Amino acid sequence: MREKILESALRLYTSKPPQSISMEEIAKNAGVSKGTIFYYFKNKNNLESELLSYSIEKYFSWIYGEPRDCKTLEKIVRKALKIAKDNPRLTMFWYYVFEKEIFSGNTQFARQLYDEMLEFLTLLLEDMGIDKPEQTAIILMAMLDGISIYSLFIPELDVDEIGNLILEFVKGRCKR
Amino acid sequence: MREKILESALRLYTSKPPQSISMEEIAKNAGVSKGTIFYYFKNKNNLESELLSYSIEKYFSWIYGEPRDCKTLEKIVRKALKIAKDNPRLTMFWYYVFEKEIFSGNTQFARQLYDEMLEFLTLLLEDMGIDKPEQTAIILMAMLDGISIYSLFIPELDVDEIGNLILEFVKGRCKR
Amino acid sequence: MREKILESALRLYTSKPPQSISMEEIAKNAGVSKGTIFYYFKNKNNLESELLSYSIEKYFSWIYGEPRDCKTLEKIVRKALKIAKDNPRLTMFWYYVFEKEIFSGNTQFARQLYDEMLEFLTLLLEDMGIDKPEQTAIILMAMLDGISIYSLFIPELDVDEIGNLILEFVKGRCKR
Amino acid sequence: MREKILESALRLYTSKPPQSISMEEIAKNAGVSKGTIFYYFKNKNNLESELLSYSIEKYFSWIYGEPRDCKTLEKIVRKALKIAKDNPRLTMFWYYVFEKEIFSGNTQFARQLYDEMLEFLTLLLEDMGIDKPEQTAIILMAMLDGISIYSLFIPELDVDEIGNLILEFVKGRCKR
DNA sequence: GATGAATGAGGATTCATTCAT
DNA sequence: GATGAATGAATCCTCATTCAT
Repeated sequence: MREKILESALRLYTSKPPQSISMEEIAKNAGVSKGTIFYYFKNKNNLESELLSYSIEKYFSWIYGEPRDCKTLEKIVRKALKIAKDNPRLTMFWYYVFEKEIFSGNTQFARQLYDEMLEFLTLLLEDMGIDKPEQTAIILMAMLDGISIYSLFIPELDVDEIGNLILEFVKGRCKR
Repeated sequence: MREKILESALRLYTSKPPQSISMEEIAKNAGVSKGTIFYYFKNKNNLESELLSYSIEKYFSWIYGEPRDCKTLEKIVRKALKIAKDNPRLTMFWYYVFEKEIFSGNTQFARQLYDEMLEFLTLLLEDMGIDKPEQTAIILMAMLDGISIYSLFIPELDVDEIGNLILEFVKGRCKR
Repeated sequence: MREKILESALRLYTSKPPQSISMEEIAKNAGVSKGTIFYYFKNKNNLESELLSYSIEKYFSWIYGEPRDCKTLEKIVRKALKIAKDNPRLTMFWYYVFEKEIFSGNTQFARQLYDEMLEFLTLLLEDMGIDKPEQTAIILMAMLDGISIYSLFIPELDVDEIGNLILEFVKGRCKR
Repeated sequence: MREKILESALRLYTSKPPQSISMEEIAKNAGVSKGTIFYYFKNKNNLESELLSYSIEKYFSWIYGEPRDCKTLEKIVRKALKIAKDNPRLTMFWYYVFEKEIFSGNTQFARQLYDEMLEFLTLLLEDMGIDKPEQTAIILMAMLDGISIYSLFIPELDVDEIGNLILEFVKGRCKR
C-alpha cells in the first residue's frame, strides 16, 4: 500500500507544480482516503521526503553497481542530463523538496544524498587518475545540477554538446 | 516608500525561510500597513519578483561595467562564490523565487537574467580567446550556481579552492 | 449536517441583510467550524444558491401537487402575497441571490425556477379556459413578484385587496 | 464636475455588474482622482443613490409633463418595457441600488420614487374612468417592474405582446 | 478645489491534520 | 487497517475612506 501511494504520488508530482498538490489530491489519485495517507506517512513533509528518496533510488541506484571507470563516468553524465531534459517535472520535484528541507534548516537530508554520490564519484575519478579527485567530483556534480536547472527554462539547451564539454573538463584533469 | 519596503523586505527575506514570511510580517517589518504594501505591489508574487530584481541588481549590476578581461572573470567567480558563502539566506531567496516562477510556468523571468549574464560572459570569454565561448559560459554559470546551492548545506565547502579549479577549467579552454 | 447548516443559515438570512452575513457568522450560527461549511459547500456563492433552492422548495413545492383548477390559482396568489407580507427578509434573500446570479451572467438559475412555475401556471390557466394562457401566466407571475417587492417598502399595502384585483384580471381573461 | 462624474459613472454602471465597480474605477473612468469623488459625494452609497436619481430623472422625467390620457398610458407602458429590453444593465443598476437601500432599512428612497409615479398614474387612470384607480396603478407598476426583471433572464420575452395584454388589463377596468 | 498616498478592518478560502467509528 | 467528517489556524487580498499637501 505504501508503495502504491508512493508510485501514484510520484505520477502526480511529475505532472504538475508541487506547490499545487494537496493531500486531498494525493489521496484521490491513489484511490485511498486521506486518513490512509496519514496512516502510512507521518505528515505531508514526510511523504514528500520519502517520495524524493524513492524516486532518486529509482533513477540513480544503478550507478552504485557500475564499475569505476571512464565509461561509467560518461554514462552518468549523459543520463543525468537526459533525465533533466526528458523529465523536467521530476527535476522540479527534486529541487522543490531539497529547497524545502534545506531552507527549513534540515540539511542532513541533502547532505546524505550528496555524500553518497560524492564518495562514489571521487573514487571513480581517483581510479581514472584524475588530479584532485574530490574537488573535481564536486565541480562535476555542481555542473550537472546547474545544467539540470537551466534546462528547466532553456528548452533549446543542447545537452549533448554540453555533456561533451563537461567530459572534456574532467578528462582534461588527468595526471600524466 | 517603494524602496523602503523593498529594503526592509530584503532584510526580512535574508533572515528566515521565505515560505514562512507573510504579507502581514512584511508590512509590520517595514513599519507600514498591509494596505500600503498592496498599494505598491500588486500581490505577494509581484513583491517577491521585484525584490529579486532589486537584490540581483544590488549585488551583480557592477559586473556590466567591468572590462571584458581575465581579471573581471576572476572577480566574478570569486564574488559569486563569496556571496553564496556569506549570504546563504540571500541565495535561498533567489532560488525560492526562481523556483516559484519556473514551476508555475513563467520561465521568461529566469530567462532574462540568464540571457543577460550569458551574453556578457560569452563576450568576455570570446575576448579572452576561449574556445566555444558560449557553451563555456553556460557551464561556468552552471558551476557557480551548483556550487552556490551546495554551499547551503555543506558549510565546510572550500570555495576558494573550488574557485581556483573553476578558473583553471575556463583558462584551460584557451585556444593556442 | 448539510441540512443543519442550511436550516441555521436560513434562519440567519431571514433575520438580517444578506450583504452583512459572513461565512464566519454562518458557521458560528450553525455551531460548526468555518471549515465544515466549506466542506459541504464549495464557496459562499454555492451555499447561497443552495439555500435559495432549499427555501424555495420549502415554501413552494406544495404547488406542484395541487390540482389545476381555480381554487389552486387562488391559493397560489394568496400564499405568494402572504409570504411576501409576513416574511420580508425571506423575500429579500430571494431577490438578493437572484440578482447576484443574474448580474454575474448566470441566468440559468433564475430561468429554471421561472420555467417550472410558468409551465405549471400555463397548464392551470389553460385548463381554466383562459385566453393566451402562457402570456397571462407570465403577467400573473410578474404582478406577484412586483407586488412582493413593493411590500418590502410599503408596509401599508393591502395585499388582500390587491389579490382580489389580480384574480379578477386572470378570471376576466376567460374565454366565453 | 459633479455632472461629469455622474455621467461617466452611469456609463460605467451600465456596462458591467454593479458589485464589481470600485471607487478607484469610477475615478479613473471619470478622469479625476479618488479624492475628488469623495469631495462631491459623501461616500459610495451616496454616489450610487444620486446616480439612481440622476438616471431615473433622465429616463422618466418626461412622464410628468404628459397629458393624463390613454395615449400617455400607452406610451409609458411601451417605453418602460422598451428600456428594460434595450438596457438590461441600467435595469440591473436600478434594482441593485433599490435592493441595497431597502435591505439596509432605508425604504424612504424607494418610497418616494414609488409615490411620485403612483400619484401620477392614479390621476391618469382616474381621468380615464378606471375603477379603483390607485389599486390598478399599483398593479400596473408591479407588472411593469416584474416584466422588467424577467426580461433580464428571458431574452426571448415578447414585450410588445405583453404590453398589449397589460394595456388590455387596464382598459378592461374602465367603468361603463 | 483636487490629489493620491496610506490605511486597516474585514472576509473568503485553503488545507494539513485529527480522531471517532 | 481504513475512513472521511470536522477542524481552525493561517493568509492573501479588497476597497471604501481619510487627510496632509
